[in-house]
Amino acid sequence: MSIRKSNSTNTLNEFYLDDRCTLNKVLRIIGKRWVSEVLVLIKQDVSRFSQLKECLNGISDNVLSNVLNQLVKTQLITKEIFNEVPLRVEYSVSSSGLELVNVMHDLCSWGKNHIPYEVRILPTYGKNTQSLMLDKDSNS
Amino acid sequence: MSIRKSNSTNTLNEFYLDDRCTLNKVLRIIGKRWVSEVLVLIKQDVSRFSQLKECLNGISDNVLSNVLNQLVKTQLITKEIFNEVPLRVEYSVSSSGLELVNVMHDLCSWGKNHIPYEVRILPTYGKNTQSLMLDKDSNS
DNA sequence: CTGTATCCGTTAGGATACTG
DNA sequence: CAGTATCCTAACGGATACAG
Repeated sequence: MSIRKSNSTNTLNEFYLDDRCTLNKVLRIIGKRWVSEVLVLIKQDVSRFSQLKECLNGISDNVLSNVLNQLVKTQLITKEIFNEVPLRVEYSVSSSGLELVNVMHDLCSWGKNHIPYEVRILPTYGKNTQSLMLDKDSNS
Repeated sequence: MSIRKSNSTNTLNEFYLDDRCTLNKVLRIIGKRWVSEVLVLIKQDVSRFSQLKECLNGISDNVLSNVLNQLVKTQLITKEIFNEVPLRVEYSVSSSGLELVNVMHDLCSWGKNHIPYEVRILPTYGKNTQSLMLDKDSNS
């Protein structure tokens, strides 16, 4: 049920962009919420489901599970299952994942240099494009 | 109308992540569809609305407009309005935007090295996480 | 020509309950 | 403990009409 991706414009555009440049694929992987955080946490040896959940305030099981699966599928992390009594699973970052983390570091540096800390990125598609960002009239 | 961003978990999580690391802000800017493409095109001197639209197969006015506004607000590009008869507007990439483009290049390189060309990134949140990706062969 | 406003479908992302 | 399945909602992304 629920055909996840119809062949309507939305999807077509996605394909179009994917073909246009690999960058779009990359961004669709790491551009999703939580993904970068999870990746970095695992790199810092937070390797178990429950630990990750603890670190990530407010993430729900479902979402964490999806993110992990996504990362495994794209081979940014690997999953190791230990058939022990209380069942243990550990994730670790692959070499390709490590490379990616490095680039993300650059990205982060850029952000620190060019986005004021207090700025909120609220994309606000559509009409009421009120910007809570970068126009700090507020001499707060 | 339509409070665009309630203070429900969704938004709270976003704030949480933004506070956690600047990287999340960066990714929310450039992780949106078309954004990277538009940025790169403008860098290549495709500086006008209609030209951009021509280059970007299938983007609609609304969306292009939003993307441009977003980029202007985050100061990745600048907008120059010429009060001529048929009204001319030109966009150009700012210095900070140029820096970002460079990092995005690295990101793209990573992708070219680590994502097979034919792979489709269809995140498929939710249940039926069938992967159209990275498990080719899969003679299910 | 260069957009903005409105409306609308799809999907990402979350809450919850339940399984191995 | 480590997840998956189901359902739900807001927001993204798009079409269209219209305004400056």
